Amino acid sequence: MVVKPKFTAQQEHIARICKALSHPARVYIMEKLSSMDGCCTSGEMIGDIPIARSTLSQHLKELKFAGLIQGEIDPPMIKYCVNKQNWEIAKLLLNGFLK
Amino acid sequence: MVVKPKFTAQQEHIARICKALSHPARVYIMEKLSSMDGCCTSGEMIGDIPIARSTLSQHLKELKFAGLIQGEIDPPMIKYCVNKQNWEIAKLLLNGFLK
DNA sequence: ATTTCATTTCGTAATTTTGCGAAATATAAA
DNA sequence: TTTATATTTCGCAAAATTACGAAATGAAAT
Repeated sequence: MVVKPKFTAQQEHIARICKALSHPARVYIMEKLSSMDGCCTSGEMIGDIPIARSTLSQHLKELKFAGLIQGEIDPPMIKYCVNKQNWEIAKLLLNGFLK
Repeated sequence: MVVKPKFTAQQEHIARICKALSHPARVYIMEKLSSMDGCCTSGEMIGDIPIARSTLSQHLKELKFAGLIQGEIDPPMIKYCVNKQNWEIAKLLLNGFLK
């Protein structure tokens, strides 16, 4: 009987990271947050890109879900920052893949 | 009147590359082809991964469409190879982004 | 208690992605 | 010419993505 190997955990992980970065809005968000070093609210982002607030919110949620960013509440705003630990891991993985 | 800037061409380009790499089968394909240096047929790939032949074919098509690979006919097989020129560009772009 | 503000969640629609098996294609071998 | 081989295309279905505006949330200011 022929066995079908699964994808490796690394292949899955790389794909997950790339998926998180597979929309220009999310590329923009990561660029913006990286450049800020500090953090940034969605209100500061919305003026830069051609999508509705609710759509931006969805993209932020996806990046948060992927672990690449995190949001801390600072009423009435939410400050988003890069999740440095996970972003480092992501960069290492991708750099390895691109090597 | 408030103008909504577009995404930059670079953001679009990075997103397109990431999208091409956003599925573990496609990550596997790029790894395999890179490691082969030479080329590789879909028949040599199908045994490594848990998807049907027709599905693999679709993933190959997407990577071809994204410009990351190319296929040359060598009947009755098709030899797929990395498109080195575009892959270099992709790597440069991603490396810049990950910097 | 009401209003204001920044943001998210909800409801919905259109489109894209992923997957499979069956059928089609194209070439080489018998 | 029939058969075998490698691969793709087709037809379809299920699920995910992207998008928007309207409504909801939660905290602060009035």
